[in-house]
Amino acid sequence: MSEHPPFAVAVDLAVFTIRDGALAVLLVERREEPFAGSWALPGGFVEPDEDAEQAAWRELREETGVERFPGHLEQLRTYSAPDRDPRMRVVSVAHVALAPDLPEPRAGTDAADARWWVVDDLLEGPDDADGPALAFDHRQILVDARERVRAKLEYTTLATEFVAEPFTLPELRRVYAAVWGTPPDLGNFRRKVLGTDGFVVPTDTRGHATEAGGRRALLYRRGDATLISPPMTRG
Amino acid sequence: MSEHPPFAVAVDLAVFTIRDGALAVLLVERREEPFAGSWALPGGFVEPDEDAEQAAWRELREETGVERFPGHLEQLRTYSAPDRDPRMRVVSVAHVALAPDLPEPRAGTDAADARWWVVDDLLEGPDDADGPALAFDHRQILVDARERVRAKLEYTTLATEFVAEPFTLPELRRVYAAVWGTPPDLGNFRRKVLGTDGFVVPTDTRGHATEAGGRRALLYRRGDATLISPPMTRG
DNA sequence: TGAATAGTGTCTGTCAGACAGTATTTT
DNA sequence: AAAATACTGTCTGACAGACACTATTCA
Repeated sequence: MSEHPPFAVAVDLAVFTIRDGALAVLLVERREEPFAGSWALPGGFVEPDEDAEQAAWRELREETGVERFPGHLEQLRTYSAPDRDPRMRVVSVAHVALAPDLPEPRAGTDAADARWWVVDDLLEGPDDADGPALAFDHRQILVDARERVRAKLEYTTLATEFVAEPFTLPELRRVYAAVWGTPPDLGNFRRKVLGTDGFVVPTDTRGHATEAGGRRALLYRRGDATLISPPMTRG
Repeated sequence: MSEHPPFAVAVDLAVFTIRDGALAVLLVERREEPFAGSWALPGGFVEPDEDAEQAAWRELREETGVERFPGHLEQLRTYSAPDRDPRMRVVSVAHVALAPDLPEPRAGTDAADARWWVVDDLLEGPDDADGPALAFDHRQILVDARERVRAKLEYTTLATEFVAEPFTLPELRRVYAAVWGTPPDLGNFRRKVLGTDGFVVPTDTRGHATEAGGRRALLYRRGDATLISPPMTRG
């Protein structure tokens, strides 16, 4: 009666960052079949002595080449369609990670290549115009992951994980602009961020000026708060 | 390099309903080791030809004895600590289900007994006063599941899944009272529900009176809306 | 009539949306 | 000075919190 057929358990990662004002995700080019030559989310199998989150952290370090990953990681959901991997039964616990601009990744052992892709190039456009089709069900995972990030920017302070400390409010606003596709109103954004206790804490120094001129923005660090209540509203 | 150690993959279910004005969850008493005699969330192993959600629906039917389950089911999260099951490596994809008052369950084949428990009796109290300790990591799953339901009542119309159609607004309000622990203000609740397009649709009939007297409430059915925006706020 | 339950109306404060205006910096 | 960027102030409408009041039903 109580059977338990064997499965492989994997983790997949949607690692997001902001590059040139756009939301970008890390993809690897697969070296092995199936989907050799296709682009996929980084990931790998869970080892016998670790849980899914530990496996995700390990893969994150391996795939980004960053030993002390500076961002945020959380479980997204589990994908378990019986035919999602043609080789065998693989259940994947997908995760979402956020980080400030990371170095250009190197290809790991399993990957022929690794690079950042602008998410809109992968998901938008008439026929996914500018981006490759993704391996497995990774397009769906990416869609779900982006929606999770969009939603969490509304009611958490997670946006600060996308910027390196110290940061300016215009930088933080550009995070919202990139993730939501449209920038929040300048004045209202400042009112909300500064009015939410513990969202950011001011320093007494100002940032560098750009080459084009303009006032130098005040620098901030992340505060203790994790929730925004009532939420910041999307568009 | 690319190893994939074998795991068992299970689903566990936190099935909630409202009983006597309190949030209740379905538990089964385990017949087999480990944790024989303990109470646990219903669940079972995923079969080779089904995904986790299908397995959850199947277990739901088997454990509640209800063929056409009238409620809502969604994935919660995956629990994968290496030692969460002493027998072997089991990864569990936990789900949350909601339903209007269901019949008293019968014990299934794997369960010595099955019954509804008031959630507060399991999770609150100085030392979980009135309820048994739960098997495996099911206490944590139950905590997470309750928080998911509490949160989703804020920004979705999910509360209507807890009542059988047709229903009255006072009934619906008692759902919020049970889940949140405190009833929303009467007038504000009505204003919000009736002001949210598609939350409920009125019928032209009124409900039965109670034995104690009182005005007979108008009956409603579920509407098409799934989101409440801006959200209903928790006390 | 009184108790119990259902339903309506209204005042007030908070906060988001919109947008106009001021300040600082580089070329 | 002009352009570019950072920052402040204010008007308005939507809406939640709080709570008083009215309506219907049964004993």
